[in-house]
Amino acid sequence: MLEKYVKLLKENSIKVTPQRLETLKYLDENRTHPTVDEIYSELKEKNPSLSKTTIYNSLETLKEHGIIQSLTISGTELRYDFENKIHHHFLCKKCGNIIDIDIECPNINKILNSGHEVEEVHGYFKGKCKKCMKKGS
Amino acid sequence: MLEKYVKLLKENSIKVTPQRLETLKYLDENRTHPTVDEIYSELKEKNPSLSKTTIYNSLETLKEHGIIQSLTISGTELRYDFENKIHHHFLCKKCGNIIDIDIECPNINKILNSGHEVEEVHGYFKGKCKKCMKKGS
DNA sequence: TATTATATTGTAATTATTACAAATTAGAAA
DNA sequence: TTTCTAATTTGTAATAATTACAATATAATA
Ligand SMILES: [Mn+2]
Ligand SMILES: [Mn+2]
Ligand SMILES: [Zn+2]
Ligand SMILES: [Zn+2]
Repeated sequence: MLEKYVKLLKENSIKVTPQRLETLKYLDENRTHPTVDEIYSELKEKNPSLSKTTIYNSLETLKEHGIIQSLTISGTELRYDFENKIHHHFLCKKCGNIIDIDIECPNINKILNSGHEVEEVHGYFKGKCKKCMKKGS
Repeated sequence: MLEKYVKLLKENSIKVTPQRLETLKYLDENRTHPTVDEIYSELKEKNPSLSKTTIYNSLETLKEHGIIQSLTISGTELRYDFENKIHHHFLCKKCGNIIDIDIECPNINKILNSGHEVEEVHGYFKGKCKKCMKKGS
């Protein structure tokens, strides 16, 4: 069950620890772009001795190796995404959901040509999502 | 000198206060996408009784009316921009500078077509800027 | 199995933001 | 111009996210 994540870590020469495996598993199974606190609260239920610092550390390590990515879309806290390919996001100011928008940025070349070295690309849209639009209000 | 900002506020039916004028002036003259603290520290020099809460309030009001915009590019703190038109940004992880990238997002229609209502568009690139690339290291 | 560099834990410190009540003030009305 | 009042500013306290750090535990190697 966790083999998939063990493999991911070993491929990146990262030590395999239960905390890292559980963090990866949670992100893989919860594609809602959760906050550190959401991840921590959930995992703490199964492992009461879990420390929030470990979640911070694990996420940082996974991000450094490009296994996951972080989003700054909400401003007040970082959110994490198991999907590491470039894609865009839509944040609904009504319901708070963050929706994947499956598009590439056609402008990257423009940036590269201007002499900068691009490591991360983030496309964020904010507004009212389809569902909330239907509900009215 | 401040007439420009008085006009801006009156056009938006916002009460004209010295604090709001100074905040606007600072943002207009400092296109570095400053943090709340940077704005506060600078303005406090001229007006020692200035409260940081006022800066938070002023910025929020100006943003609500679309006079300025805020950036979540750095993750840990909000940054503000006098330029309210949609444009992209590049954050250099080396020197910390946030550079304007003057491009529109060609994807907005795609989002609109999918039924969402878009209020804000943010395009962030992160990496190493031209200048830092030249310097090496 | 023994060793050791690395990871985890728990706590404290730092930083950004928000909440809130008292004092002040901008702008409308008299 | 003066008076009035709702809105704004101030100062402080509370909350929330993140980072720092030292002691303990453990994964991976020999
Ligand atoms: Mn995503
Ligand atoms: Mn800008
Ligand atoms: Zn919604
Ligand atoms: Zn740079």
